[in-house]
Amino acid sequence: MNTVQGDKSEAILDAAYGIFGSKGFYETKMSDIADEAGIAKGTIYLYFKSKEQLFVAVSKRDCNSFISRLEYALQAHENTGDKLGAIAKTHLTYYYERRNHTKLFFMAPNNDPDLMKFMKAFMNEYMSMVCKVLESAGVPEPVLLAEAYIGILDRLKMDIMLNPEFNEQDLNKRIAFAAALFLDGCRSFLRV
Amino acid sequence: MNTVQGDKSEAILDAAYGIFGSKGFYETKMSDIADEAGIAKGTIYLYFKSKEQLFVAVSKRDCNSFISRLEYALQAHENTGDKLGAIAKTHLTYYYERRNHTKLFFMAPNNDPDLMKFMKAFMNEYMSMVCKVLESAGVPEPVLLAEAYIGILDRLKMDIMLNPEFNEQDLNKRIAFAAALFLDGCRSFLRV
Amino acid sequence: MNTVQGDKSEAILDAAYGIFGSKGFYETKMSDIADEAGIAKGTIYLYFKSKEQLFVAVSKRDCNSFISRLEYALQAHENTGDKLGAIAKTHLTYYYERRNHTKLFFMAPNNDPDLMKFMKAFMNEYMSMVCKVLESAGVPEPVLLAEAYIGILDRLKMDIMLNPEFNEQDLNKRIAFAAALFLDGCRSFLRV
Amino acid sequence: MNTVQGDKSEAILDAAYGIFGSKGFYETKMSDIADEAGIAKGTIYLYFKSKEQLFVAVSKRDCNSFISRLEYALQAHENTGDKLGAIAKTHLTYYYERRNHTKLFFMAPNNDPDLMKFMKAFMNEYMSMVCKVLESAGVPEPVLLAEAYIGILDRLKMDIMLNPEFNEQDLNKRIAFAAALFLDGCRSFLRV
DNA sequence: TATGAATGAGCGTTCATTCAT
DNA sequence: TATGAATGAACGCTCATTCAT
Repeated sequence: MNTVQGDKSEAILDAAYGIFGSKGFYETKMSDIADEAGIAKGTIYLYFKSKEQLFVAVSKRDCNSFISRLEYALQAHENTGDKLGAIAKTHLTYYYERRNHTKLFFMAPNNDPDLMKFMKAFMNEYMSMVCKVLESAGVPEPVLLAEAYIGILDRLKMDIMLNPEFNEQDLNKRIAFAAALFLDGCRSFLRV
Repeated sequence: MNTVQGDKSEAILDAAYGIFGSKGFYETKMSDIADEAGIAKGTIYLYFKSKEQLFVAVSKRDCNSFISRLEYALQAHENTGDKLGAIAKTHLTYYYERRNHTKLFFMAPNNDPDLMKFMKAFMNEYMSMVCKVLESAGVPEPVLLAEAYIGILDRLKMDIMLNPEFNEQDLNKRIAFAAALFLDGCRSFLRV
Repeated sequence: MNTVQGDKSEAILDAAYGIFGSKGFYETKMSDIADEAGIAKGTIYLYFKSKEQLFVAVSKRDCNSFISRLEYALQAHENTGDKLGAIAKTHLTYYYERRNHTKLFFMAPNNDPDLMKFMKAFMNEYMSMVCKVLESAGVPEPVLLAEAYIGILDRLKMDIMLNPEFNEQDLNKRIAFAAALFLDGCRSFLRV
Repeated sequence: MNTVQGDKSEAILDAAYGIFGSKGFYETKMSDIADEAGIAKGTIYLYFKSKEQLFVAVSKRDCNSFISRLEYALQAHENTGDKLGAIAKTHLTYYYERRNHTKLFFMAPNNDPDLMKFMKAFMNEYMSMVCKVLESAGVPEPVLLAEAYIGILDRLKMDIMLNPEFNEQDLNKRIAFAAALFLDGCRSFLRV
């Protein structure tokens, strides 16, 4: 009576998330995941069709949680600057929380069309959320600007992932920095 | 009339570049590379110790050529704005030329310390070149700004790599855009 | 009605014993062993970590069974002469039974420290059993004498292994001969 | 004018002797031998048809030198006891000199019929030399006795090969011991 | 003779997936 | 549902041998 449906599926996803994230897709063995989840190897296949599908499921769950968070964060703000700050905060905090799971984002399997499709859809959704913020500010070229902003954030996240001493103070500094740079450009730094 | 030394090594690197680039490290078989290079499997091992080492060699050759190009491009300009434009042009053109070799940059082997070390060194070098440009403009926080600029470029390159219809006009538009945004921020787009 | 645990492990050992014994370590392929055992190649690795470890396991099982036999045979006799006869009988009979598995004893892998260690331990145990018999007879230099006796037996076994027509009568003759020679030396043959 | 014919062949045999002897047939690479001999890999094949044939040649040269030595040693003695002592001395000294080349005697290739034939012929020759000594003493069963004597010597040689601290004094002790035991049996040790 | 770059058959091992229980 | 023993295709790498120079 205790077991909610999906309980085990969730346990598998958790385990897979941890190991894919730290070792990457190709260096992860299904048996590692089963061990971590405390179940038998064969059981994984009752819930996920293949290693690729499991990876896709892990990615989906993670991306969806990111989108939800972002939606929630954007709701809470009114003006464009605050919304951009919220995006930076959500993006960078997200990776800060995942700084020990780097490999999840670098080592995806190559040829899975499902994954490719999903990742594109995710990127589109994220992009369109940023776009909407920029559009409502009446900016021209909102798509390119959205890409650029996400690019800034994505590169700043690298510090987070590669530097083991990165701390919350560094995080907050980058959040403020990203929004400021994006709004006023690097020349504005000179004028200050 | 004799074969130049390195001829075959170069042929292997070319073949490996092509296949690693289109299929990624893990999905590439040494025999594929040998076939592509028109030699026997064993021959590769006369020139490269292992699959990992071959991948490292491919990456090194490629990164070094990028650095050389960038050095050359920066020499040709005097003021900061032009130099930033040159960086954008080099970066985006580089990936534009490699738009069919996406996987080279995403699917590296996980645990090779040689590769990790080299990639860090490469990133440092690129970063310090961009930093120098910004420093000479007297900007505060040149490191974060360099990261941000590279981030913008890196994200803009994604369009290049994922969109098969991307053309040279798109390329030039992004080059101009990246420098302008970076210098004056997105608010400046509104005023225009 | 269930398969006893170890059943398959035993089947693999049997197959390996046969093929290692007739072809030697290096000329034996894991796939040969799998075929002989009627299982898939991969299955062997569920029970033995590597080809080397499998060889070690085969050797251990075989040596241990020799020691057991010898212990049993020595218990059954009281005086020194009878015990020496029992040793000769056990030793030569043992090889007589294995006369089609010569290679097991000649073609071990070179560098396996596990195997080296075990073989030394086996030889020590065998030696000390023979030594004990000689010591209880009050003989000086029991170690050298034990070595010599084992040496006689080991050389006599060569006939067994190399001569396909060797029969049980030949066997018994050598058993009697070995003990007699060892006890009284070759000069005693003249006096008879 | 300096190069005697066979000079290089001899150099290859020397190199092969050293490496086969310390690493065994299967763990020895032709390139190791070429390096050791200071020549190119391909050159070996001008003198020896294959790795197997090279091994056979090494073995032959070595066995023949043993036979020559033994012939010379036997000539120098008259009575049976002295001749047996000479055999023991030649046999054990031979291995004492080769105590760093153990593998030569244990790790021969399996399936080479040439080698098998030659080793049998060698053993026969050694055997018949020992037999002749015993026959001239009027002993019955000279074949079995010869085998036994060689067996004693062969086992005593094991100490030499496996014990790195074995010295010349140990060697001489074993030479005397082997002949005494063989002549008068272990009971004679009690009476002394 | 001598070289050594090139070959390619061959093998040990891994691991995603299946299926009888 | 859950298990985990069994499978077997797949692949990186080695090394004896060849042959153009």
